[in-house]
Amino acid sequence: MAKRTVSIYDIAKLAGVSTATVSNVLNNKGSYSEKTRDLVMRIAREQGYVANFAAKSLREASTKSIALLTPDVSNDFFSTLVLKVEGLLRAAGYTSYICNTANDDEREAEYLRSLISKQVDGIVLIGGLTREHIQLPTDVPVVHIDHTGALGMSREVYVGNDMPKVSYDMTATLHERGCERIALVSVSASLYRTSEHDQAAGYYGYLDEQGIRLDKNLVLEGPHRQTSLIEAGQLVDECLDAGYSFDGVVALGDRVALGVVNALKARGVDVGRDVRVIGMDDSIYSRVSTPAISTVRRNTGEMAEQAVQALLAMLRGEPVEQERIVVPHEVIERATTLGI
Amino acid sequence: MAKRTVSIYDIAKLAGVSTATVSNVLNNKGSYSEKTRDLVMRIAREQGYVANFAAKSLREASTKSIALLTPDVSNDFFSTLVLKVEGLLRAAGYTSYICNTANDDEREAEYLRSLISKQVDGIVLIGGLTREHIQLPTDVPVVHIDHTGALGMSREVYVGNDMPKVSYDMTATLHERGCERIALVSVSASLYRTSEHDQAAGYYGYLDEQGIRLDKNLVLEGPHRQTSLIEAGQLVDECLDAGYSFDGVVALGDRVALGVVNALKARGVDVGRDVRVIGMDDSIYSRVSTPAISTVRRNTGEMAEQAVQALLAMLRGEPVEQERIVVPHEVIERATTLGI
DNA sequence: TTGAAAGCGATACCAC
DNA sequence: GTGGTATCGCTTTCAA
Repeated sequence: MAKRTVSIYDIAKLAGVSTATVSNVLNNKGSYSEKTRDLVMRIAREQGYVANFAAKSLREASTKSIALLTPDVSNDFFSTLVLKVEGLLRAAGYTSYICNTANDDEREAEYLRSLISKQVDGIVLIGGLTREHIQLPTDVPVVHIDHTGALGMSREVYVGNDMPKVSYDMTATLHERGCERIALVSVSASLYRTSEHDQAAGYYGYLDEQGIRLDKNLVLEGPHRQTSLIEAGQLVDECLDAGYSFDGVVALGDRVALGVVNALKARGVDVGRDVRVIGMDDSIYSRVSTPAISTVRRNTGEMAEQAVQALLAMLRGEPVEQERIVVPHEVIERATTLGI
Repeated sequence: MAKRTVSIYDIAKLAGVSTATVSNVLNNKGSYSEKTRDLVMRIAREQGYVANFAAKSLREASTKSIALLTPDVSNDFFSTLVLKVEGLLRAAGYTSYICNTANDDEREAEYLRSLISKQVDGIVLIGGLTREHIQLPTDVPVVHIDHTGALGMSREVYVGNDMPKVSYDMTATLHERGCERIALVSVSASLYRTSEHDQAAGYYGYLDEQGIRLDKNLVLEGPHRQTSLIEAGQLVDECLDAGYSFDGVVALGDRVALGVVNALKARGVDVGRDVRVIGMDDSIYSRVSTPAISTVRRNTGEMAEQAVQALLAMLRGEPVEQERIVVPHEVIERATTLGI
């Protein structure tokens, strides 16, 4: 229909009332007669009135939008989380800016700068960057999911699993099934970052606690130059080709686990009996594999809920009551550790 | 810090100039002495000034943000497209609202309503809904990617492959390799929609043209109730269990193709020789499979570029010069049709 | 080169 | 119950 967009002023004129009244009617505020309400509503509908959020935002100093940063949307775990968080925020009347940082500090900083300027009301940071590079000039509330590094904001909440405990449980699961030489396979662009460090901690911790000697040749780390699935397979091949051996694999991620399983199968290894494998995230990858891969369910649903709840509370101006929220995880055993 | 955000007015006061001058300096507009510029810039930096986009948007009637709707971000093809479009838009100074409609009309309409209110400057519609439900009250420019249904906007551009030709080429590839009984496998929540209709058209067209009798028992369509990979496998199993047979499969999507290949392998079929399979999208699924799956490269890169280019042109107010932009596709033969 | 002031669209306080 | 009006932060004439 072209021409200029219809404003509250146009409606006021058409209805023969003031903009104040129109605003009241449209927002269910103040008081007005039923007659006025019906009239205003009718005209608004007729004219196809749509509130101008830019104006509203300017006036109310709130855009009702949230920045949602994730390191890698192609990762099942993150994308599920993003979608759930976005859905909950939308239900609460917030629109999300979903940003894929691709594990790139600069990109992340750029996003944040631009979104701060776009006056986002809050920020949700997902995944594992240290984020030392981030300079948030304002006091926007921030929620971290699956990441423990601090940021120094005035209002900041962390939601995630107890990651050292996760890898501890993974390692324990294998050990209890009889594995003695347990490898750790990790594919990540950011091995030096806190979250990856956390993730591996339980592996080392468990071995140490059980008095199992750590063999560094069994710690396989890839730089994530290509698909983690493929890279994981290469790491396994390299390790075995070099003459090392293992009977258990802690894979930090289901895609990594699938790569490991495929590589082992290709070598004729009976996965689940000769070598037991456990992944993490309970994603589609662990379920489509044959044999089905044991994994750790990390409860993205609860993470998302806790995160959004905490964010909304901060947005409402409530004080942060719990800075760190730990979501329970759960080991799911399937064929690759049960050996069936 | 905390307190109120620093505005252009604060800077003007601090610098002893007017807001007009500050605005000019900050935007490289108008004229001002070098002295003034340095002063203003220094103070702006010192005060950590960040432009308020809500105000700017209100004034300029442009938010520099774009709505980007996709039916399914977990689909490799769409997510790649989304990421590429988002990147190009960002490079052009636009922020994207990425929305996952989950193939749900209502959800899509809701997104659109909310984003129109948020004053997006343009809309990019990805994937295959008919979108008859959409009522866009304004004259925002719209670009469709991978979809041909009309919407009736004043400024509207379509970017995509010649889909009937794609399935035609897929079918032809199989036929030329000797397949006589060619099945079509499609898993989609929206079979009745135009894009899916388009997608299958070439299959029917080719058979017809070659005088090959169409066997409706070989047209396998799933409702996408679960992972397409799994569903495709079930469709194949059902078909074969029912006693039908085929020696070629046109799979509308690589995930579908992978499901087909896995199901066939599980039945001991020599995929690539007994049955040839071709997928579509050239995604990771076709490459990680053993045997590697033949597919169609649809050129998401070029699609994204053409789409963004067209959108930016409309945003600049230029007239639409080409309403339909067809991006070339390319059949990539791998083991599942070559039989190696 | 610089500044005063109008106005973008919506909200809310305070009269009436 | 209703309306006048200042205000949010920024851009942009038009004068000076």
